[in-house]
Amino acid sequence: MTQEVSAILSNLGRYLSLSDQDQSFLLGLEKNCHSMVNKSVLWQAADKVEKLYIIQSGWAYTYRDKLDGQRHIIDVLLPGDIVGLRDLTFAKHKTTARMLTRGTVSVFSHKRIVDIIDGSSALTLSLLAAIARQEAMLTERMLMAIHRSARSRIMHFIVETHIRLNKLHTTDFHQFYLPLTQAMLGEVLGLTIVHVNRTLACLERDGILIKHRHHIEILDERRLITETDFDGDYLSDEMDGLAEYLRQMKA
Amino acid sequence: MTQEVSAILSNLGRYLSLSDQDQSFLLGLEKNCHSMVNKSVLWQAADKVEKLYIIQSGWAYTYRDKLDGQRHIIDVLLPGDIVGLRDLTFAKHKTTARMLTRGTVSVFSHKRIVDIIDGSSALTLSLLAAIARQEAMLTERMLMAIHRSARSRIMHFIVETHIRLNKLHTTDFHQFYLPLTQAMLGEVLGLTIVHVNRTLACLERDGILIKHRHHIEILDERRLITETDFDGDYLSDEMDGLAEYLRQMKA
DNA sequence: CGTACCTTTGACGGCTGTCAAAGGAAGTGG
DNA sequence: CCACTTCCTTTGACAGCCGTCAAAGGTACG
Repeated sequence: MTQEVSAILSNLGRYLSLSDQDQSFLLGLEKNCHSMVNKSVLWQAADKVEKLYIIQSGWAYTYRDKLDGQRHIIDVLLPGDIVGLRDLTFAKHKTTARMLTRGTVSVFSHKRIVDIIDGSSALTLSLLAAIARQEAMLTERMLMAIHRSARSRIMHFIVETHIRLNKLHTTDFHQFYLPLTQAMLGEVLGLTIVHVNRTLACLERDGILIKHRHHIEILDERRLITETDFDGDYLSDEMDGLAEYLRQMKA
Repeated sequence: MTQEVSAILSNLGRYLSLSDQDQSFLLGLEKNCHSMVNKSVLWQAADKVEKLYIIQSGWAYTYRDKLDGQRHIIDVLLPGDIVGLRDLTFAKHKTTARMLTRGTVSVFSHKRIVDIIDGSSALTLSLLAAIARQEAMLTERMLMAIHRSARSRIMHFIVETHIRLNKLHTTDFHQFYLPLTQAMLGEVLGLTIVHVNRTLACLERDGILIKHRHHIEILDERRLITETDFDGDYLSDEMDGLAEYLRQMKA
């Protein structure tokens, strides 16, 4: 198993077991690897859709600029994630994508996706699963934005992010890396800096968590989970029916 | 061209030109066709994911129940739409799906999607495009929910829905069918009935639009478009790069 | 003709945004 | 190594959009 060393394999390998051929195809996508400084742009709004990126290390994000000068962060992307799937089937990007930290990313042409579709049902299905997980996070975020308070939303995002990090490598729950500023947290969740700050101060006073500059410290795990009423099904890697059917079909 | 008579063909045929074989496969999915009364359930939350539905006529919607008894409508689905794509790669449904009007739907096993993936690159790519359009609507709705007023959100939803209807059959802009109650509008947009009502009353006073029980009457098209600052790119059917590449590859 | 659903209206309160300003932390260049 | 700039965090006052609660008037369907 090369799962430990290949970012994309440990992502797409979560949903199905992949053949050696599939695995080497994925490894091929990781050849063209660049190291990026913080804030470097992967693409800009209105650019033609041409490239996809696999994050090897570091964090990235995609955002939209609003008319009034605000921006809204749509995706927060971690190592193993494919950046650009959202816009894949559109002619032009609607978002801009940037690194959120320094890191390394692999670049490949979006046409390779057609090769995947043409070449491997298992990979295609995995890709669908990855897209669906990303969509599910967005759905959840929308529901949170509409029905829950700033406090709930912040807690939810922190738990969700922790769970995602934990899938990459076991992460200490009580202390984990989170490179977003308060302003960015606001841009993800649709809150003003001022209100994010007030809410974080309140969470700290209540002994639930502390946001330090580059990491989160969880003080009361239980209250965090119960008060958010967190249900992580939408992050699940399972895909019973379809995976099974594909296996039978190939046998 | 059978585009006029097959709901699914006129949907998935938008993004790519499909071979005769692809077209007949899609027609095969529409054989098992049922007529449904208003409010009938297609699936419920926690059900195993097993079936997909193509709406032949009528409207449907998917929703989630919140703890406090509220519900949130996630997708509003029109003829030609495939109901269930959101949950396709998950083991269990998180949403419930119901008819919003009476209508007819075709039912097929979610496994047919694997057959599509295995059998036709063009269909698979079309499917990806359809999923991306649905995701784009959701993204837009999230941005609206976070940054825009109730007034903006309502206007945006009405314009978006009109554009979708217009892709099915030319629809008079000044008067079109919209079977959602004010309560449901609220459940889609994350607003209370009371506030939806107040806002609609205001839009009527301002001479912009009138929501009648089952249809919308547009009074001032220009103000509706400009005030919403509507940018419909996210509904675009174009998919230049990939479609072209697939064509070349097959040639 | 009655019942259930949908729409409408009013009063009140709170969460969150806006405006404004200052204090820390970090990185840069001389 | 220090001065300077830039970015990030923190705090206060105030306002408004929208939710909550409550009740009544319309409309459709059996």
